[in-house]
Amino acid sequence: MARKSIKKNISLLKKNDVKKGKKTPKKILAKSAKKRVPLEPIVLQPPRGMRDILPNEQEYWNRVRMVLDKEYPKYGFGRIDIPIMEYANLFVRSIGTGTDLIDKEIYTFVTKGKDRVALRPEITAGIARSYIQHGMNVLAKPIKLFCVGPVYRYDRPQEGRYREHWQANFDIFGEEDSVLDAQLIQLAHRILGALGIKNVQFQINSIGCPDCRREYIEMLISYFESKKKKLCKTCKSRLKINPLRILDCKEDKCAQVSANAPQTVDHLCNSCRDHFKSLLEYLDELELPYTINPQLVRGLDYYTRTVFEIWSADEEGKKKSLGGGGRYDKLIESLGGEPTPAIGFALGIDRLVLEMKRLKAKSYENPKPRIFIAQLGNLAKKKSLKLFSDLEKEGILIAESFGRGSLKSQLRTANRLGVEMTIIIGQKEALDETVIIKNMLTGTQETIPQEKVLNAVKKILKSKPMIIRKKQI
RNA sequence: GCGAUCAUAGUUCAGUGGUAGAACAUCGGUUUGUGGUACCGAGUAUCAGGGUCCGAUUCCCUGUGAUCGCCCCA
Repeated sequence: MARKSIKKNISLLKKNDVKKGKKTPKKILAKSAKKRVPLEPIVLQPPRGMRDILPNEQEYWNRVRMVLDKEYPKYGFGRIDIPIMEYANLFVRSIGTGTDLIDKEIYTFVTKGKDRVALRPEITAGIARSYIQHGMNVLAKPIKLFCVGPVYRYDRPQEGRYREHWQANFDIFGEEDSVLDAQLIQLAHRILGALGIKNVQFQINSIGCPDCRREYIEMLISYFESKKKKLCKTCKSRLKINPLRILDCKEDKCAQVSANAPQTVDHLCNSCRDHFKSLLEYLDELELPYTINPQLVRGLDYYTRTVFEIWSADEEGKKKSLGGGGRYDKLIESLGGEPTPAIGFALGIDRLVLEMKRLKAKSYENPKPRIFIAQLGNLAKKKSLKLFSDLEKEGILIAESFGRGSLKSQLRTANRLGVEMTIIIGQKEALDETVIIKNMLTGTQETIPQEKVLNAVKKILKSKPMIIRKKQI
């Protein structure tokens, strides 16, 4: 019955929503109590663009989590967790209007208490808020914060693009020196390397500080104004809202115009140029490959100076962004904190997993049990339950299928799990205080007293694991 | 936000204007308490709504969802 009614329910619910408007739970309850109107059907599917990450996929997610947990302390990061919701203003002010993230993709709503809140479309804004709120500026600098969690963007779902996706986010506060930029990029390299994700490209650019950027943008506007006719529709509007983003446009005609546009790197002020130059020197010193991409701007307003993106190319040469970041030296100040230079980057975990699968990279599998307990009869079941917990206390992983009655089906399960030994306790054994130990490889079995079970199990576990998939009697 | 393709069982796919099929998976059985193979059996599906029609899972429209491209990004 399951599937049919699920799908029916989805459309029923949607139909009801559209035709009758949404009902509050109170009203529904009151109404159904009086008239016994059936409750609204439950939609057994998450909202669009959201998904479950099922156990089989967790092998990859575990691997990512393990690598992250291993790497972030090495570089001196402290873990921080922040809410997935903030006041909407925080994002609007930090990311900036005119960006796609704010104009099109943010989930905002008003709570019962009339607060205008938003699901975070990225993590850094919340981290910056937390930094100011908790006065972290008094801590020894630099302050390095690591955060993992879901972010939300109301975007059109596609492969590797979800409305809820996970990011691993690294931020460093309180140092202006580009050596930090280099170190952060090195960290990104290390993480990708540890995950077995090779052939990634680091695209780097510097968009300067607000001072040199202001001059640059003026120059850019006058350049694009002169070529306005050749630009696409969106870019014409970008010219007024966010001219930097024209450089990013993938439309052929815009790209052609952009190719001859003044480049940020050529119009940096002295200190910004030095900053960028020394970053490149550090990267060379670390032997980290990179590509300077003068077209690279980024979708968030708060960036200054260094910006970078991490791309991977698949078989067809299609480029996918695995992560990105940059410096945001003015953000803390603009949010009301004391002037604090900062830099950060984020990796998209969903995309890392996708990439690992594509490259057949190593995943992390949970340990597999090598011993199975089979039981027959009520008394034996009780004894087995006890034996299971006794062995578990010794740190021994045991498989079982206590809910089943027949020995045959239990052994079939044991066989399928590929265990090396099955402990069988039947009515007779339970009374005699013995167990049968069956070697699943040879099929031979012997009866031993219960108190010797632990030793027998340990002996098996000391030997090398054997892969047993089929009956081999 | 725009465009294209698609929607049948848990999964992968057949098929038909009149009774819906396979494979794999799941569960059970093939004589007492023993795995594999083989054999037998069981359960589960036409995304939703409307239209045409005697009759629609099939044809048409709308909605929803998925995939892909644009856009954007992680």
